[in-house]
Amino acid sequence: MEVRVRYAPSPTGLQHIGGVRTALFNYFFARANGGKFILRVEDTDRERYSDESLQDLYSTLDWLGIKWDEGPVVGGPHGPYIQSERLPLYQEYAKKLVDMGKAYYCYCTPERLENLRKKQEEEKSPQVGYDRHCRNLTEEERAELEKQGIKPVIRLKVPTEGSTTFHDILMGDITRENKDISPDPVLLKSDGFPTYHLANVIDDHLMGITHIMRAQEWIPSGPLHVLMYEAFGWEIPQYCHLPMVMGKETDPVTGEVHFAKLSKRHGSTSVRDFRAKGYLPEALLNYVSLVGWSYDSETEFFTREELEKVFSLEKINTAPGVFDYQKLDWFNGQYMRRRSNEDLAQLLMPYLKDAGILKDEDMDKLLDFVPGIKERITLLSDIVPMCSFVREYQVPSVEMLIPKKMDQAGTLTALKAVYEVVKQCMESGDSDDQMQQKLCDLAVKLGIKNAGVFNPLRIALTGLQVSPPPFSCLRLLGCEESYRRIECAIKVLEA
RNA sequence: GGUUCCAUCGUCUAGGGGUUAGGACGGGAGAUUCUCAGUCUCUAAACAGGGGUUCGAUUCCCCUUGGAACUACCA
Repeated sequence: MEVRVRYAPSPTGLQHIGGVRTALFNYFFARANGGKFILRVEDTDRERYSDESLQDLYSTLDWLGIKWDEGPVVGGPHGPYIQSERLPLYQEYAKKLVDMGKAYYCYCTPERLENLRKKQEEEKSPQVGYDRHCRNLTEEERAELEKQGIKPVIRLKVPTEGSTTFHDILMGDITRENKDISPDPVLLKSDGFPTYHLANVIDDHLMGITHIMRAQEWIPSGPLHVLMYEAFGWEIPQYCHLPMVMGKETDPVTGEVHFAKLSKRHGSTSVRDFRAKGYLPEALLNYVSLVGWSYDSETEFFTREELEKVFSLEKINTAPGVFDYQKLDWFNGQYMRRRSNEDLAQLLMPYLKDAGILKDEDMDKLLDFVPGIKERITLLSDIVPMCSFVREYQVPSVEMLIPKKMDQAGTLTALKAVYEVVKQCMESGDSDDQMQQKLCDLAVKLGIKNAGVFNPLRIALTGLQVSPPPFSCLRLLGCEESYRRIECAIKVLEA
């Protein structure tokens, strides 16, 4: 049978690491098994819905290079794939359940439910949740309530005895006493929209989903969903609950370490944030895939294409995993260095433009600059502080310009000589290597260390103690500005 | 509180009845280079505890402990 899996987010916020990890695992599983990856939008919460979230979903998957076989935009044989466009379907099936005596209308007001909850809390009642008040309403009572114009919800009649078991590919059998299952949860809201529980079961069935891969936070509602499949008389799909992605936080006062479901508290969680900070899609995809999954003890670099071949359920971990920002950074640096200079320059330019450091026509300069800084940045955005010297030049002090074990007079002599060499090299169009050689020769001639020629030059050009290599700076600044700055520094040393 | 799930270095993990328990990030040390990075080398660091089963358990079983998730007319 063909594998059919789905990613079914709700557009109520930006796509975050946890969600994307679920999407990735589903997608890879489908690809690795020659199956179909379906995208379904679960927009049944109209209070929290936002169009921005929906657009973010599309742009995030697009950025990561994840294409869905069926879903919004691309369509498919089981559409529509947006739940708000399937309302009649849910209503029909919910009624069917009522007709079968497996669900019932409930007329309880939100206020009554709220009071019930409060009471249960106060009494520390072991039984929490709905009290099944409307479960056994007579026809007359129902008619009376209808007449009052109360819009009812439909609740599932959860058995009060026995237990329900479902099988999880990773976890094995999971059993829950029916009395412990959420007491008669709402299936159809009073606004006619389904809740997650109803919509998800109906759609997964209708769309022929074979494997449900979702985060472990859904385990508690597994038996509930099974009850619904059974009520409808439908085949139960395979379940595979994915380990949660956690965040780590250290209490600033006590120093205690806490773990919890990854959230904004822990740092950036939305893919959009990572993207804006200058993470590369291949780095994020690679790292995220490794939280809760591994291939073997050695391999850690995977392209999307490789994961599409090599991904397997058996290698998924059962324990939750902590999202390690540092390791992501490391991956990003690695992938940064794997990109071509041209690619990188293209990716870097928007940051520099935003910062008002370069313009589009400076692309050649940037291209000259990239090789020198490629291994110095871990995020694309790192380029901005690294280039700020172009715009802001603080004339360096005498102390800054003088390298260790040298004096002012010696430095002055060196810098003057360096200036001559640099000028000559730039004018004759020497390569960095040639310039390097000539300056090293100069150092020998002057009887000083390499640092004695390179450091004053670099600091003269940037006004910074820490900066990119001098040749890169020279090229980024251009001859005119470079000469001006070197002359500035020479004046400082002459004073 | 109730229910369910989980448990190998600080973190991500490999392994699995007999191993010097392997790798990666991060940490520490050193080398290299014009600063900073980067790169290379070396290094410290783990089977939560207690019972079984077994000739032998980190590995299988049970308990304890610890952690997490769920407990909405949210998903």
